[in-house]
Amino acid sequence: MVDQPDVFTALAHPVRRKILAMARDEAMAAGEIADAFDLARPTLSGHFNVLKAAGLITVERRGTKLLYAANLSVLEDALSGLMDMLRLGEAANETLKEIKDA
Amino acid sequence: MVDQPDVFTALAHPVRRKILAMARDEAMAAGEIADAFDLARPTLSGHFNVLKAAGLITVERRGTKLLYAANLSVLEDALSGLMDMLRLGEAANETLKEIKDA
DNA sequence: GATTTATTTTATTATTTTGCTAAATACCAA
DNA sequence: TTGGTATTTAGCAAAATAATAAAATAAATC
Repeated sequence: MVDQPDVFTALAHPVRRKILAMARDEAMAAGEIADAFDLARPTLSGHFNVLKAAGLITVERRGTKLLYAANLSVLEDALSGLMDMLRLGEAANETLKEIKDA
Repeated sequence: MVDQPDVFTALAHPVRRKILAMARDEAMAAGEIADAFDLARPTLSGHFNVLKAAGLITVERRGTKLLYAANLSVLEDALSGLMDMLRLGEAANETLKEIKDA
């Protein structure tokens, strides 16, 4: 339940949402992620920084590679918070909370 | 199931999320919403435009007033789409879809 | 028609975001 | 320690965003 600065801002860019989806199941190397986009490496690195600042990804070095992994619990918290705020899909939100706490 | 351009961008600003919450249950006048913020009227008007472009609010005139109402189904679609993309809270997402289609 | 109320649009300014290239850093292997 | 691979940081330009004050629009009322 960290301070999560700007999770929704981080989610606002389609490239960042796709990064999250790619790094969902297992950590992926920065370069491997970057290959999926038609953007320069430094541009992707900037997106990693935004996601990292929001707490949405974690990073770990393995050798020369940096492996990024999505932190879905932070996202779940944010979505849950939004749904609370809007009293949206009460049942769905409860289910989401249970999943998160499991 | 409209074209929804930039729902997540629209959600990125805290003022806009609060507007959505305020206009959730019944339509509210622009001025009434604006009074809840320490911002100039044209600033709020700009936020209304962003929300409207994303399909997240609708507007209707009554006399000299413009009444804004949240369109939660568009939001539900967007959240559901994100949850699909991230395979996040399968059960919660199904519940959300049911609520939306009801 | 003139006035009042409610709100928007226009024009301007400051700031942030997104992208790039070039240079720097980190690690591994010969 | 030199070289190669992986990735970042630095610096910059263009575009988008967020805010404001001033002017314009729309509807109701006098």
